Amino acid sequence: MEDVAKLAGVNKATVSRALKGDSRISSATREKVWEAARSLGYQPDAVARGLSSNRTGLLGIVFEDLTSPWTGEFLGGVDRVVSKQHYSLLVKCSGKTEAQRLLVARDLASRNVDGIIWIGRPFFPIAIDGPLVVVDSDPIDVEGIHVVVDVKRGAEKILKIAEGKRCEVEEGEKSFFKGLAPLLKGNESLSDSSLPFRIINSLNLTAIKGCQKDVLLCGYPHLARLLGYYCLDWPAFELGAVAGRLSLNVIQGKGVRPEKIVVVPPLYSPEGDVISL
Amino acid sequence: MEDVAKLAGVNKATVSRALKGDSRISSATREKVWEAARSLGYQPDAVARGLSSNRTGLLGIVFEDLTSPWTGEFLGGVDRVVSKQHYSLLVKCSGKTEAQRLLVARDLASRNVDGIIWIGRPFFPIAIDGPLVVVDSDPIDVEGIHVVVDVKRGAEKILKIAEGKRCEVEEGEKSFFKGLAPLLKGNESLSDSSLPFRIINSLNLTAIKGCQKDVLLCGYPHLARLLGYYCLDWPAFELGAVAGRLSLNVIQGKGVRPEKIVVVPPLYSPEGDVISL
DNA sequence: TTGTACGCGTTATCAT
DNA sequence: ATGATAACGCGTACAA
Repeated sequence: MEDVAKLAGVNKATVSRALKGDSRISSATREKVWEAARSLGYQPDAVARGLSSNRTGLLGIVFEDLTSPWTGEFLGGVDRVVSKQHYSLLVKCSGKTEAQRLLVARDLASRNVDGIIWIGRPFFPIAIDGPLVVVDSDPIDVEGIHVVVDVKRGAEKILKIAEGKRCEVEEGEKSFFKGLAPLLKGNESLSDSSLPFRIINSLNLTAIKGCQKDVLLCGYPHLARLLGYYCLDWPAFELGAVAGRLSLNVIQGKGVRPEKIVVVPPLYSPEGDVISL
Repeated sequence: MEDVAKLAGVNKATVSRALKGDSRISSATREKVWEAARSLGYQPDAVARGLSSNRTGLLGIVFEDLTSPWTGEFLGGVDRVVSKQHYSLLVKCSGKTEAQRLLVARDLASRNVDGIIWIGRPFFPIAIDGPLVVVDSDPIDVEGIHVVVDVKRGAEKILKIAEGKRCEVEEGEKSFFKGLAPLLKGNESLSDSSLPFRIINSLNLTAIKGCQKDVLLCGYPHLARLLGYYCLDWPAFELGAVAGRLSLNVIQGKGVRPEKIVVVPPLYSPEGDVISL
């Protein structure tokens, strides 16, 4: 920056302002600075900028389990919204224990991220400065903006469709639709904490006990279409986009910033159409 | 840090050294400092540390398309390896054009990441300081460590299994196994640039034209097992772990750092077993 | 073994 | 509209 300043015959401060597009800089000076910066191949150091301005341009995104099939879609949704504004994604895995969560929260705090998107139940015994957007199926008692995936209404949709259809339902302690278990990854089980399972688990299975054959798959719409099943989807891309947009709104102090947004999982027909209630 | 130093009755420098585990600090002093830091809830600022030490503890991971189903698995593999060493993942989307790639490369450089893992063909007209690990199906003329997914040998496996089996093969301009297309996401097509497709595309389809019924799915082993198909997998988690390990080895100057590592995609039987040639 | 002082690259503040 | 300078919080060479 010093070099650019010298070459352009101005002060460091002027370089900083010119490159950032400060409106108080004369267009003549701005041109000089841009030209000098270009010819020297200069570009600002994001780390130093972060230290000085206290804004890192980093968005922390926390998953409970990184290896879920929808992780990429969620990230794509966030990235689509925030990359245009030059924010980058710092991806972390929270794990299932509170100790691990604490570690992650600490790291994000120490890295001075401008905002946090936390999928699942977060853990914040420590102070966080930026906005916190929580994505979960249940709103909980944590300060922040909550993106709630309304599994109840998803369940209602399924029940409505299920009438007159035949479904297989396993009757174990934790009942779930047959046809879902084989789709899980080898080291993955239908645990309480996985988000897709919370959808499954919240369904009123009793109401569709009579069904015998048609299976409703959750979270794999293209597979469902291939097999000719109905499908309650986990709208990961949309959730990511919504969470990203909300974070930006808070950071930049504009746009809407509600306390809570409800997203209802879409139900797809075997033909791939969205069914609205 | 100043506060911690005061409370412990030592100098800032001593605090820095004590917390980092410098061996020259007496254990008595170290205890004092740790206690003071704990009681004040102090922890070092990663940004300032990055500026001063020129090491950010950040690993840049670049995907061509974030929304792929295996993005999460890959990230999980990297995270598993590097999170123990307190590295964090900075995830970026390169897009398909060179202009976009350049932007991403610039951003990573400006952020001073300690290393870069680039999935697909990278673009580096600018100088990069840390190690570069390229994950792709073809080794290309780019400086760095290359993790090569050997699709040719994957194809050989399939051909061997395909003998005597019946398969459906579409004969369009871009032939591929039936059963794969319906599994793609709605906005996704079997394009040349997608990695799974490069596997498909490299198969010698002519050799199995005679087949009529059994379909070999690529990249969805659990689905394949459910449906009773053979499956050539895209070992995303393993690739991530390998790439992460290689990056760390270079950064920390220890362990192996070959110029090239070849990974052969595993072939799963309908029962879910790995078939070795 | 510990303290002092400077440097890291940028932005904010105040002055001009 | 621009310049000068003090932070920002930490690492570290050097001195003690």
